[in-house]
Amino acid sequence: MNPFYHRIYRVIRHIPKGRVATYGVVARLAGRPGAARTVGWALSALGEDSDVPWWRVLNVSGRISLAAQHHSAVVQRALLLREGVKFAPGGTVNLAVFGWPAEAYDTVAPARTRAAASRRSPRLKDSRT
DNA sequence: GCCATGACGTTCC
DNA sequence: GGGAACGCCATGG
Repeated sequence: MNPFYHRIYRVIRHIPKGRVATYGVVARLAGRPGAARTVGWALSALGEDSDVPWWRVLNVSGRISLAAQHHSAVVQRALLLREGVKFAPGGTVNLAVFGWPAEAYDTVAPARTRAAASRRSPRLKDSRT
C-alpha cells in the first residue's frame, strides 16, 4: 500500500466524533491537494473491519457521495446521526458547523485564494469561431 | 505506456 | 444555487 493511502487513513482517524471532513480537505491534509478522487479510492478499498471512520468524509457540498440506494450510504447517514451530526432537509450537512478542521470551512477566506491558485489554465474552450 | 474510470473539486454560465 | 466542462491523482485493463 502506498504511504499516501496510509496518510489518508491517518488523517481520517483524526476527525473528531460528531464532525465531518471533505475529500478535498482530507487530500490536502494528507499532502496531495487536488487528489480528492484518490481519497475516494482509498476509502473504497477499505474493509468493513477497518478502524477508519470513513463515514465522517463527505463531499464539498456536505452530501454523501454514494448513491442513495447504496448500502454504505444508509450506514453512513445513520452513523453520523448517531454522532450528533444534523442533516438539513436536503440531506446535506452544514460544513460551517460540523466541518473539520473548522478553519478549512471558514466560509470567509479559502475559496478565493484557492481559486486564484488553480487559475493555471486560461480555459480556452471557446474556440467556436 | 496509453486509455478509461472513479465515494471529487473548482470554474463558468 | 444548479448544471456542464475540465482538471486532478491513483488504479486497472
